[in-house]
Amino acid sequence: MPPISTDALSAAFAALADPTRRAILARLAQGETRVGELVKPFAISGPAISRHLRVLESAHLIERQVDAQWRICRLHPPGLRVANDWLSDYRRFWDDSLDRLVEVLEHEAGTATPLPPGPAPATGRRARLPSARKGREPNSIATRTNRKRP
Amino acid sequence: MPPISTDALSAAFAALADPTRRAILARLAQGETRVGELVKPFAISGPAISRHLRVLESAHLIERQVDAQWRICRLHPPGLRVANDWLSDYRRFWDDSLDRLVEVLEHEAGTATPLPPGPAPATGRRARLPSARKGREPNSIATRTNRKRP
DNA sequence: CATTCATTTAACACATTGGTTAAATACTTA
DNA sequence: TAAGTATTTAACCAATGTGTTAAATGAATG
Repeated sequence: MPPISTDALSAAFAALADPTRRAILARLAQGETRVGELVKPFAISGPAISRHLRVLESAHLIERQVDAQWRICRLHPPGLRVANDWLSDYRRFWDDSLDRLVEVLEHEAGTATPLPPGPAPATGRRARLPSARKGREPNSIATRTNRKRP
Repeated sequence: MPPISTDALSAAFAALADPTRRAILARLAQGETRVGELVKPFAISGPAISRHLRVLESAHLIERQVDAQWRICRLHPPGLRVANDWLSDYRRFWDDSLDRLVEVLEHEAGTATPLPPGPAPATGRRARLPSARKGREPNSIATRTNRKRP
């Protein structure tokens, strides 16, 4: 049976999985352009780029504006954000600097320095999951043998 | 001609594009387990999961440790990080809180409060790209017509 | 109004993916 | 050593993805 779900997240990641499409996004990060400009840097045909753009658009990563015979393409940030937000949930597995940053903010909260407006930073200690790395960083897999079944 | 490049980033995003694989990663975020445990929640066969795991492993998103007849699977944070880091480059397009955060740190840098160890926050003003959103949030595309060619 | 430019759609080829079931492999236990 | 458990590999199939070239569409220009 084929997979039924093509949710937003799957579409976004699938769109990002192609280097040509990532290059297109990188180009659009410098500013919006017409399709013709997006074709130039690549060795592939116009129709191929057109389809990449359709994939990016239906993944909500870009949007297209019709301007006479041109289609102006630009980034659509919310689409990129959903992918980023999903990955952010895993940040605690590799990044400790956030903890340090929050320490700064917590220290600030205790002084007279006012915080800028916006969402208040969380104050509670973030939980370290049981299996989260504790000073171990294995790149190769050790083979454990001769263990009895529990 | 088929695409030649299967760089790390493409492999990571392609692996993340499947909801089953994301569910596996979510499960592993709670702690490492054997393959058998990963099969249970899904309606698909063991071999299917085995292949998903192979995809995740060759994308460097998980690692497997041989333990007798079991394969212990766990997250491989650096792999997730490369995907996150790529997306982070686009954060400025949707997120303003980073700017506010850096303002706090910059303010701190001017006082006696010492910063915690780690990568120093950038001090320069971040550039706002020409096309970056200025209070506009269109979900539909307006049609611009009857414009002369420049 | 015919031509040209920008882009998309159509039709095709071929590789990859994701599922299946059956068989192979590897290890533990009786 | 035989039997059982855990997992992977093999062979197959349907669906999807990515490229191509040729044709269609839509708008501006001469």
